[in-house]
Amino acid sequence: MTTASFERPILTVDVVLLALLEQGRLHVALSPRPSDPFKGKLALPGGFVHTDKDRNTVDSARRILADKLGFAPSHLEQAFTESGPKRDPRGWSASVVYLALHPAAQLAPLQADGRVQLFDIDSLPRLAFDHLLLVEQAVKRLRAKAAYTSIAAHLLPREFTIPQMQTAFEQVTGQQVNAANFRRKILETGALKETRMVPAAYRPAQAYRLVEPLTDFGYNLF
Amino acid sequence: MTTASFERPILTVDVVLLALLEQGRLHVALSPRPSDPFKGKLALPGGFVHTDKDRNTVDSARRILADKLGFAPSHLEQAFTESGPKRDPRGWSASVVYLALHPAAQLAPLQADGRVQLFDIDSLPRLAFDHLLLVEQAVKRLRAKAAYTSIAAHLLPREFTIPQMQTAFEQVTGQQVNAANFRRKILETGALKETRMVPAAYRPAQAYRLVEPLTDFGYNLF
DNA sequence: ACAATAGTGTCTTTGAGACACTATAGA
DNA sequence: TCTATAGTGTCTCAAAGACACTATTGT
Repeated sequence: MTTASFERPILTVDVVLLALLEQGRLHVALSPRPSDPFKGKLALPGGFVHTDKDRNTVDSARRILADKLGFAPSHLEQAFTESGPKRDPRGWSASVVYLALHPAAQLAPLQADGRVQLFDIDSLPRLAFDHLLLVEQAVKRLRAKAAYTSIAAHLLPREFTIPQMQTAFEQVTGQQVNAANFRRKILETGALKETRMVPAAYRPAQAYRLVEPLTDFGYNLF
Repeated sequence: MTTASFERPILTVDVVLLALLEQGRLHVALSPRPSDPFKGKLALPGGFVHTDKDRNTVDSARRILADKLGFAPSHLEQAFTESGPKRDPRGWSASVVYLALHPAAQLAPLQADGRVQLFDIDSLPRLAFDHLLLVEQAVKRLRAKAAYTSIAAHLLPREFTIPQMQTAFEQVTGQQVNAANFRRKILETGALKETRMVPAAYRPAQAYRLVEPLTDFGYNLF
């Protein structure tokens, strides 16, 4: 290997933080960039990996969310790494993209005090860098995974009813499923643990919480 | 954001190149490192991203395989990115790991002239860096994907028979499947295109090739 | 009492898997 | 003609989906 005439690339982490707003549509968290490049343009929460503190890139993602938004998402997973010479005007860069999910309710305060803005993923404004592409790819991954795992439950409060979960599932995947069959399959997986009864619109409903890690359904739900 | 007292991390690409040897076991391509760190130790083909030539990290992966092994794999996909301060003694590093698959036959010459050594993934020697972990994770991903896509076909020659494909599938997943049902399901997907008849052990068999991109089965094959 | 949602029981239909069978070669 | 492998046809059974029904609340 010849010694090189190339610079070290930039390494960043970007987080595609998604929430399901009341109207039931997926929204992504964006904030205007505080500085150049793309000063003032909307962008994903992201930043450089801090080699002095971060033990790895998930750590970076958590630190960035804590610093910029002041909270820890209920689900965070690595999605993919995007790279190239042109995606950041500062130079050749690679960005490790994380997919984060969180209940919408807890995002409202952040939105109120202007730390983030939530945008419907189907009508995004122009974004800084290649962040539009990053959002699209992350959403695609969520939709795929929602079809055969309990991942969509992370968009709900920690306690939720089965009809709520079904709604979240349907809104993420865009597919309708039969309520009786959804209930049967999801309970069979053992992904849920009963908690308490909660008042619902009419008849009260049994609430559940996720029983730790992502469980997959028998296979696909449709 | 305070201006930072941290260095840019190292960015590398490592390739987990897998092949199915005649005996039917998965093997990974390794070579002794030509220089420090870990000089002489076995490692995955990998190297720095060259910001002067690579248009992205897949490009880096292809360049590395071309330079070090002199060939282009029949399948190459990004798997995940591993990172941390200790995995490379030169400093905080991130490695984008690619999964590559290739027919074993074409690897034999490289093995003959010493460019690579192929090791059974179930009895690996000590490896440089965290490469053992990288291999394990990449193999796990292959096994998962083999269950519901045609990915395992990339371990076969470009033209192959259905019984051959079944064998590859079974060796990768470790699951036995019924020949008649395997044939039916794989043909239903439209993943295969007939080519010509080839002599087999006794009755000659119809050969097929993959009809480009990864197709997924109805769902899981078992 | 009625409307609205939660939750159950059951029938039908589909598809996965088992398996017996036919087809075509080499020995 | 026998054996080994390629490839087909069909039956069974379990699971997915459809759907009618009961249960429990608010209004």
